[in-house]
Amino acid sequence: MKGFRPQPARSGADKTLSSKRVYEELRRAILHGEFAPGTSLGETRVGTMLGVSRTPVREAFAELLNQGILAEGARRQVVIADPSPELLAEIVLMRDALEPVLARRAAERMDVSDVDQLRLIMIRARRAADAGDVNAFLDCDDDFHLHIPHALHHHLAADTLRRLLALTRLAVRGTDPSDPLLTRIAAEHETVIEALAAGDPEAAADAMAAHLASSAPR
Amino acid sequence: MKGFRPQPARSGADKTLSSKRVYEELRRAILHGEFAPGTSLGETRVGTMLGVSRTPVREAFAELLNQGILAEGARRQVVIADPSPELLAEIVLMRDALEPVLARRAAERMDVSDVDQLRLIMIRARRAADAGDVNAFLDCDDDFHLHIPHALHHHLAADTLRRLLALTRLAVRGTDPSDPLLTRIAAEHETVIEALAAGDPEAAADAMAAHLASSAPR
DNA sequence: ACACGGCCATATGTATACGAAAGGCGCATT
DNA sequence: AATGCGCCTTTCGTATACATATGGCCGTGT
Repeated sequence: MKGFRPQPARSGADKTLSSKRVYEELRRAILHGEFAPGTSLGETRVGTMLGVSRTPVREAFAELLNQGILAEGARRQVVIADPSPELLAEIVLMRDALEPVLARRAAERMDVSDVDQLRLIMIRARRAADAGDVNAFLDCDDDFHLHIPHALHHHLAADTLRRLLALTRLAVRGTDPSDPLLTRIAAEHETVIEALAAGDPEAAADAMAAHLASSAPR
Repeated sequence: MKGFRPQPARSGADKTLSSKRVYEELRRAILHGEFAPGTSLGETRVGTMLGVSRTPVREAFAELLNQGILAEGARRQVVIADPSPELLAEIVLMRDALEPVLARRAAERMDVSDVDQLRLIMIRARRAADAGDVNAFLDCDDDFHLHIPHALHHHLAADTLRRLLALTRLAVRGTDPSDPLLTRIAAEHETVIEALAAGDPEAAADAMAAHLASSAPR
C-alpha cells in the first residue's frame, strides 16, 4: 500500500483535523486500489499507521461505511467493500437518471469559465492516459463528472454523484482497462463539452446519456 | 421538545447501540419539529439528556451533519439546519430526476404484496389526515415514497431519497399545511398506486412526475 | 461613560481507560 | 482420534480525561 505509510507523530503546524485527514487518506488509498480486496482494517492498526488514536479513525470508518466504501465483515471487522453486480446496476440507474439532467441544466446555465475548466481536466486526462496512469485518468474522470454539478452549485447532486463515482471506482478497482476504453471515454467527454460550450441542452443530455450507456461498468 | 426527555441510565435489556439510538432519536425529534430552528444542541447537553456520554452523541452529530439535518453554526456549534430555497430547488431537481424513473421500474417489476403495502400506508395516511396529525401524515408520505425503491431493492436510491425526504421535511417543518393539500397529496399517491397496480410504467412515471410537480415545496 | 485587555467559562477535538462480546485455540474427556 | 467445553486474545463500543480554542464578561484606565 504505497502512499500509506506510518506517520510519526504529526509534525507541528498541521492545523487540519485529524479525523478529516484520516478520512481523506483512507478514501484516496482505497479508491486507488492500495488495499487488497477484503483487507481487514482495524481502528487500532490504522490509527497506529497514521499516528493518531482510535477516535479520529473511528469517525473516518463511520463515514466510509456510510458511503459503502467500507463494509462490515464478520466479527464486526470493517473490510474494503466489494460492490455486488446488483449494486452496480443501481449505480448505473441513478447515474442515468441524474447526470443527463445535470448536463441539460449545465448547457443552459453553465459559465464559460467552467467549460474551460472541463477542457483543462480533459487535457490532464489525455496526459494521464498517454502516461498509462490509470488512476490519474480515473481521477480526471471523476473531476469531469463532478465539475458539472459543482458548476451548477448543486451541492446535493455533487455529493450524491461523488458517492456513486466512488463506488463505481471501487468496482473497477484492479481491472486494467484497455487504452481504447480510456480513449473512447475521453472522446465522449469531449462530445459532452462541445454540447455544453454550444449551449445545446438536448445535445448535452444526449451526449451524457450516450457516454453513460457506452462506458458503464458491467 | 416533547418525546425528548432525559433518560435515566438505560434500563437493562436495551441491546441497541447507543450511537444508533441517539441518531434515531435526534433525527426523529428534529424532523418532527421538536426543536426550534437554530437551536444550538451541544454534545454534552444532548448526552446528558439521553443518559449517554459525548462519544455516541458525537457520532450521531457527524451523521446528521452529513445529511444536512444539522449544520455548523458560529463557533463550531451545531444547529438545526434551515434549508435555503436554493437547496430546496436542488432537492426538487433530484427528486424529479429519480422518482419517476423509480416509479417506472416499479410498475415493471413490483410485487403485488408491495402494492398492498402501499395501499396500507395510504390507509394510515388517511387516518392521520383525518386526525389532523400532520407529522403522522408526513411520516406516511415518507413511507410511501421510500417504499418504492425499497420494493425494488434499490438500496442506494432508497438511501438517497431518504436524505432528500428528510431535507424536504426540514424545510416544511413548522408550516401548517392546509387539509386540502394533504387530501391532494393522498389522491396523487392513489393515482400512482393505481398505475403501479396496473403495471403501466409510463402512467406510473407520469403520475409520480405530476405528483412531484404538484406538491413540491416552494 | 466607553473602550480595551485579560481571565474565565464552555465548547469541541483527541487520547486513553474500561467493559463486553465474539472467535480461536487448547485441553480434557470419551 | 474426535468432540465439546472453557479460557484467552482481540476488537469494538462507551466513558472519561486532557488539550485547545473561542467568545463572553468584568475590571480598569482614560
